[in-house]
Order: sequence, then structure tokens, then C-alpha cells
Amino acid sequence: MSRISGPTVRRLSHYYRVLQEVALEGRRMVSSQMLADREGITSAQVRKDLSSFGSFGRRGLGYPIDHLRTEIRTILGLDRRWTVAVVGAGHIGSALLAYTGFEQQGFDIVAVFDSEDSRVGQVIDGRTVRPVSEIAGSEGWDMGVIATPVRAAQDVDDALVAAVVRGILNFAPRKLKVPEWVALRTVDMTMEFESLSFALSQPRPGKRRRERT
Amino acid sequence: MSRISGPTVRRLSHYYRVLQEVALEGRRMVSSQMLADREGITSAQVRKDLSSFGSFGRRGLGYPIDHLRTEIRTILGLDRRWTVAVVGAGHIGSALLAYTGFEQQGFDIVAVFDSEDSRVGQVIDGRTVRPVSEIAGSEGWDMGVIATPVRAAQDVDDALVAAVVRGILNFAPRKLKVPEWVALRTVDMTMEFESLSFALSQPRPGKRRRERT
DNA sequence: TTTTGTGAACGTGTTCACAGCG
DNA sequence: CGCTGTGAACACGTTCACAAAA
Repeated sequence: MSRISGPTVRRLSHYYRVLQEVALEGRRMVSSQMLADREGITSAQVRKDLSSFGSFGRRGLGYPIDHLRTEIRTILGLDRRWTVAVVGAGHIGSALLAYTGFEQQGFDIVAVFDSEDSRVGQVIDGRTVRPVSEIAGSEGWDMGVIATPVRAAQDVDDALVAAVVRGILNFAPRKLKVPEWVALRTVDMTMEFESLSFALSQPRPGKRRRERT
Repeated sequence: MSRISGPTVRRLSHYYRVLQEVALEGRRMVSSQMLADREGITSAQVRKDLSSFGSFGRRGLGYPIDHLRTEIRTILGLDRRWTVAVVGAGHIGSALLAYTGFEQQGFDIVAVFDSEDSRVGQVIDGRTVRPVSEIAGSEGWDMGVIATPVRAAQDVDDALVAAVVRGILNFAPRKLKVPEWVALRTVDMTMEFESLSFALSQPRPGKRRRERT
């Protein structure tokens, strides 16, 4: 069980979902080939990924679905619950609050902040919007989500870091600075559109290998 | 001007934004080092990226901001406008419709679809929601955005492909199948949360190199 | 025979280090 | 001297191919 690479972690999320699906189909075992088919990757990749944290398969038979699922859940840290603070109660923030899927996976959005007076005090999906000034000196959370306009993003980032948040999911189109002990992921929709724009601008669009998503 | 890799394309989007910023600061030239600092990457990386599509810099001086910006705009295909159809008028779809930034970059959301009768006919930010059945046999667009529940995603995907869309941005947490001539990008927020969860579960959280966003 | 687990080969992207030019 | 452009070295992730086990 050596180091697990970034791309492998993302594929683990996929495997986890596929395992849920095939479990519902009544199977007990699944082969690397089956997992690979549903992922659009090679079976060798699947085996390499799974072997990087232990030997769970049985040669000639495949992987036991339940065991593998439990194992991946533990590795991804989904065997516990995480508290999340969302900053920015605009459209994206509201969409996150409305989506019940996160809660099902163990992510509890327990606080919502916004800088606009008009939004503070509003109740969105059961959570009362608080002023951003309250981020400082607050209870602290495991993760923070930045769903603010880009001009506010770095300030919010600093406030969240000060509140000892250890993971940040950023939707603002800007590279944020965080200390090395904070994990940062950025979802930049404008950049995604620009990637598509680039692909469609190429001489023979689509003949190129599709980017990994 | 040889082939441009995926990671390079994404960095070009970043450079493009940084160039806008420094242009506003009144500069005429910018060094690879300055671009690198704002990106959190190495100056060598910047030079490699920029040299992959031509020599625009002046040794000893740096890169001419205006020229470089124009050049990147052309490469990314931002020197024209793109038509976009959004499928799914729920929270995410609505958030996309409300965001004016896409239009500023050349992406015009010209059609909105939803399968729910209650939403069809509604006007959201100036666009009337149409039934998904109208995707087939419609006018056609450059790109499609899938912002539907996961169970509908593959069907919508097929419909969009049939409507000769050449690029798809998918927000449903599922790997979609598209023909090789269609570019696909997936934004999977659950997976992003799971990546954070994984990072926070590691023995010495944060001591690991931060993932590229 | 089927399918895993894995060392080796391969391919791709990043960093180094320095020649080249202003 | 300052900074770009770039071959070479390096690091990392993917694929191959096959021995080992059920």
C-alpha cells in the first residue's frame, strides 16, 4: 500500500459508483474488465489502481463487490461525515444547498454565508444565511466552498483558512493561495467552456484523443 | 507550432486572464516569471507552453502583452461566438443562465430545455424553457450543457449528439458515451468533494503536494 | 481456463540548465 | 546582463505481457 496518485483517487470515485450499480444488479464478484468497460479505461489500469492499496481480487474470479466497496469507502474517507461551510448564497451556492446528493455521501452543509445584506437572514433549504464577518471566530468546519464573485474569492479563502478549514472547493475562476496543509480543488466552468472552444477550433475537431474528464 | 496538449490548453486559459489583469495595470511586456508567479507554476513551464505555438517573446524583455493576448484568444477559439444549448433548468441550469460571464467570453446560451412540464414555458433570464423532445430536429448548436439528474444524462447526451452538437459540458456524475468527433468535459462536484475527503483522510493531510486544479 | 498482480516498457508532461539573442 | 527558447534529463502515469493462483 504505497502512495495513491491523484488520477487514481478520481477513478476510485468512479469505481465506487459503479460498484453501487453492479451490487444492485445482484452480482457478488466483478472483474477488472467489467469495471474498465463502464469507465472507458483499460482493465490493466483498474488492476493497477486497486493493487496500489492492497490485493482484494481473486485470480480467476475477480473482485468481491461488497468488500471492495467498503475498502474504497474507507480510503476515500466516506466512512465518516464531514462538515461543510458554503460562502456565497448566489446561484451556485443555492444549487449546492438544494442538492441532496452531497448529504447522502456524508457531506453536511452546516453553514451558509453571504456578504450581501439582502441575503443575510434568508433561509435557504433550511439554513439561515449569515454575514461573512461571522466566518472568523466561528465554530470551524472540515471544508469550505467558495461560491462568491471572483473579486471576493481570495478574501474568503483567507477567512476560511483562518477558520482552520482543511479543504476548500473553489468555484471562482481564480487560482487561490492556500497554505500547504489545506487541500484545494477548483471548478472553473469558464475554463471548461474554453477547453471545448479550443477543441472545436482544431482543424479536425474530435479526431484528437478525448481529454480525460 | 506542433500539437498542444490538454494541460497546456488549460494553462492558456489562465494566462489569458492574467494577461487581462496585467494589461489593466498599464504594462506592455510581461516575463515568463511574472506569469508563473500568478499561476503557481514554473517559468520554464510558461515558456514551454508559449513556445509550443510560436515565438512571441523578446529575449531580455519578455512577452508583449497585447500581442500574446490576441494570439491566445485565437488559439482558444475565443475570437468568435459559440451557441450553447442548456438541458435541465434546475438549480445548476439556472445558475448557468444567470451568469453573465459566459456571454462576455463569447458563449451564447440560446436555448434551454427541461423534461418537466411544470418548467416548460417558464422564462428564465430571458429564455423560454422548451420541452426536451424539441432537441431532436432543432436548429443545432455548437455546444450542449447537460444539467439534468443522472438518470436522464445519457439520453440527453444522445439527443444532443444527434443534434450535431460538437462539444458537451456534463454536470451529471456519470461517464457519458460520445462519438469520437464530439468533445466532452465533465464537471463532477461529488467527485471533487470526494477528492477533498480523501486528502483530509491522509495521515499527514496537506503535507502532500497539492493536486493541480 | 480465467483473471489477478506486477515488473518492464512506453509515452507524456515537467523541470533543468544553458545556449542564443537583444 | 536579462530573459527567451529548447534539447536533455527527469518524473509520473499508462499499457503491455506474462507468471501465479484459483
